[in-house]
Amino acid sequence: MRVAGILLVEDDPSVRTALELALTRQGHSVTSYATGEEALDHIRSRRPELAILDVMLPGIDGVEVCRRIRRLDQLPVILLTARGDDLDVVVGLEAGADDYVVKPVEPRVLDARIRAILRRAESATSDRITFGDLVIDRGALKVSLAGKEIHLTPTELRLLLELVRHPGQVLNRRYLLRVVWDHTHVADSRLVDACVQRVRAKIEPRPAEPTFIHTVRGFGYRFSPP
Amino acid sequence: MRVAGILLVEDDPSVRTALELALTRQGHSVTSYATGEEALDHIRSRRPELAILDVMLPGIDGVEVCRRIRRLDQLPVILLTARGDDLDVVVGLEAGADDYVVKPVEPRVLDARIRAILRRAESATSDRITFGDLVIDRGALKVSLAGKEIHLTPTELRLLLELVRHPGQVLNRRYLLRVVWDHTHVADSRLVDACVQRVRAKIEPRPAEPTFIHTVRGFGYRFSPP
DNA sequence: CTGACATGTCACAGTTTCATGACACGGAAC
DNA sequence: GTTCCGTGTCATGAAACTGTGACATGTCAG
Repeated sequence: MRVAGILLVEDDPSVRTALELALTRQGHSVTSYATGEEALDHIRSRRPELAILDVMLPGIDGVEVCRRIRRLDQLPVILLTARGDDLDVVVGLEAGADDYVVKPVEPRVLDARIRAILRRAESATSDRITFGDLVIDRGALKVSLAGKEIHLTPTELRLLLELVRHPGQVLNRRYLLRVVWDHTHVADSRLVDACVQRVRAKIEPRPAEPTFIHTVRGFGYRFSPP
Repeated sequence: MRVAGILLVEDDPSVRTALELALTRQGHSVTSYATGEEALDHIRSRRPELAILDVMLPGIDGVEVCRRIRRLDQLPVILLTARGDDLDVVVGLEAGADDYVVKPVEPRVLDARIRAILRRAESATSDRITFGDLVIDRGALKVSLAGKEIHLTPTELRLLLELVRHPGQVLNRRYLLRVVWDHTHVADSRLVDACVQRVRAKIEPRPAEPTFIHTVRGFGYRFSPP
């Protein structure tokens, strides 16, 4: 299941808690704030994947937050409001929001709308695979673990991608040498082992008990998600 | 104002006519059909920009039409229905629809939702994009940083546009050589690097720590906003 | 338990890759 | 012709990457 970093802005604590709980239950990772100012700060540093903004906020209102977000980038935005006035909807959407949802909203419906928007926002660019905490973006050539980006060197990345291309299958050293390295290497070196170890050191929480890259003694290595 | 080729599918002639008129008034170019079968034929040949599907249709219903569209391509879809059941909404969105609108709908609201979806669906092809301080106008072929126009040479501009066309994606040198230059160049030249440096010198506040064009060692370059 | 063998670990130097700035060349503008 | 601009190439140095081998540790069979 996809896990999205969702930014929630809602000033009413009880609604905020309820929504946060509901979204978390649906598998999203949520960070919430009570004001637009805090949210705008958050966006720069934390790069959420989608923002849900209540329209009625103290200080900067949701529509204005949306406008300011749009001035910065393409972050998908859902406006949330108690008022379902036609004019409000039009104004909200013209401010750059992707959707406009009227409270109270059934969690399943909100979730479905979130997914529809993320699907659209990401279909253009992303080519990701997720294994638990591990996210591998083959288009951006980025790997992250529990939301934290991890730097892999070119060879490490090629090795990981090759393993991931055959989840659950054991790949032997000779094969890996041929595919990941150029076939000009001797077969009996510790090269593959060393590289696997380097990848493990970066993506395994406990490298001694690997959860992703497993050693199959006598044969090679196998990638299989936890 | 944008003019979209909209495909409308609605079996009730009076509703169909009314919607067609309303959308046309908003500046859209509309083609309408009474059944899903006709619509699916239309899509293959006429390549509309967005489809609005009534859910209750004779023959194949709107949700199924939506599923079949999704199997073909990314065409944005709005489902339109008299029933606003939560379950219907979830099912509709999970079928791949981008939005789910309950009739009767105010034309201005429908128009705003259409525009919101087109904006998202076409943000990759729209004329003007903003990434923080950087504004790229693909129509006018102008680039500006913090409001100040920046002069890029033709090659530099083609390179930047190519990178921006795939935000977040790593593009390798061979690809860039083929697309930005004509493929008649040797693969191992530092030409791409040099051009990237030149673009960076113009659009990056601190070229040593780029915020837009990132080097991905061993692979190529990636454009991603700060 | 012990030996044989497979795999993990580590440090480091040679190599590769890239940023940077200088420069040469050709064409367009004047 | 001269000047200016755009573009491709190159040298240089810095930084990052990676293969290697020695050694440690783990695992299995007898």
